[in-house]
Amino acid sequence: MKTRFAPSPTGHLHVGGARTALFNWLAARHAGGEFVLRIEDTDLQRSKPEYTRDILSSLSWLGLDSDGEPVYQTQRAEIYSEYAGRLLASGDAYWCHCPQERIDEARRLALENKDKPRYDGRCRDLGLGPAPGAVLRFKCPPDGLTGWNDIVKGPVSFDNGELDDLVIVRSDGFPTYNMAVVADDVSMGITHVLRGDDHVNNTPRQLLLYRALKAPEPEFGHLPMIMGGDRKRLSKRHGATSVLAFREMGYLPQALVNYLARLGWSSGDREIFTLAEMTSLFSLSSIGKSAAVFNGDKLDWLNAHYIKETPEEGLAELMRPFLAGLGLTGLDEGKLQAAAGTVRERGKTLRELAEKAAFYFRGKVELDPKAADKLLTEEGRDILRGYLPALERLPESAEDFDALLDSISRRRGIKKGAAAQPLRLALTGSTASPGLYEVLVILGTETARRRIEAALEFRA
RNA sequence: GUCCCCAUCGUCUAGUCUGGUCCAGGACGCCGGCCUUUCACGCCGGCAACACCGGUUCAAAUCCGGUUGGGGACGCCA
Repeated sequence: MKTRFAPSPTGHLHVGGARTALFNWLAARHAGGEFVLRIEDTDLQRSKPEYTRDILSSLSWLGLDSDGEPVYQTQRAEIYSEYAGRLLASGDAYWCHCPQERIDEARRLALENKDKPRYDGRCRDLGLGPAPGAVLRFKCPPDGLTGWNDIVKGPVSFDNGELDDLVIVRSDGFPTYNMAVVADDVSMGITHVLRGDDHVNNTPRQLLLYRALKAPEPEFGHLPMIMGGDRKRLSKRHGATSVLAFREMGYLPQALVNYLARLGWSSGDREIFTLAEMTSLFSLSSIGKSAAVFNGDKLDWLNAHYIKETPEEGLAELMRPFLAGLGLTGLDEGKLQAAAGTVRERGKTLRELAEKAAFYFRGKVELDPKAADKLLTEEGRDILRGYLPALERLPESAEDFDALLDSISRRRGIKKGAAAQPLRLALTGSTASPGLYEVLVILGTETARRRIEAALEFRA
């Protein structure tokens, strides 16, 4: 088995493309076959090298390694002219001299009459030769059926009468998409073509090219689209869709890959898979055929899951860039790891974790004004003051600290929570934080004292 | 408009091929509870779906037909 992912570098790699890549990768790796990358950069106007770099780094971030160097279509001109030449020689293609304006006008008219726009075949039997501005068209059979057994959809077929004589070589000499894809897939020995649903209607045209070329046909599988909450095709309108944007938001590649895999594929009731587990469980026959809505909540849940599984050391390193984004750099490794351990179960993204851990590293904490208003009353300040002598030394253990809270709350006839909150606010600036004992250990007595004093001096 | 495809909880899905074990299972989210120094985590419980109509059959989420709804495609873009 040999599969390929063939993006065109006209934009960032988005989640739909990433899923296509993933399924191709899984199919190949499961079967012990090959997975190759082909950059379809024949659209000279819109293709940009920066997008190629974006695609490459997205795939490597996701862990989808390809075999061999990526192939670039712009470097394969000879191959395309060879295949086009074969079609011309066999009488399956012909030169068309129709002016662009006439074609455009015909399309406009057809659409106006609510017809399917199709080339009328004017040059088909004229036996024209090449000329400046001429294009090469494929001679589509006027009748009959072209069909295939789709890996995900089952039998699909089109009436050849629906197809027209498509352009295979443009007037600038470059092949069009359908020509290039077929020439590449044939010459690269691709056995399974897994691509988006939006290519279904290209398939009969490509099949006809394979047949005219007398080339072995690959298996085709068309993956259902990924849609936004409004059930429209996923696009920028739905917020972030590029793979790298998810990285910047603090998602782990394992989470995104796991989520994408479950969009259209399943293995019983199982939800959590590593790439390796998916690889062994993967099967083309268990790909679903209905479109799926991209739902960030489930991705968040998976991300939280993988964050919880990441050991402190690793998590600390992953959090660093996000902390740096908050202006916190050069952080002590031990302290960062300890901090990471305390926020690990309190956020869904690395970014959230960084935000929740930031208080450990700031010179002074900014008190949440609402909470300060509520907690730094006369009684609150009194409670806070009481911690000063008690915390000259670090409590021996979490139990020790708990005993301290117990005694304060009992003495004052308040709940433990009420005894803890003023301290929490002073130490962390917020009413929600990791356990106070952990916080104290990481901050140390000196910092704790300073923060308590700062809170005591706080004036709204 | 024409052609192609799709249709199970709000969402992702199992079950559909090989009808009965499904008054439909899991997960996310949501709601309630427990745990608890806060927030989380965790645990327990709950709400929630076979688009509709007809047919075949002793029996249909599962098979057939139609309707409706949704998506995609209709370029010298890929």
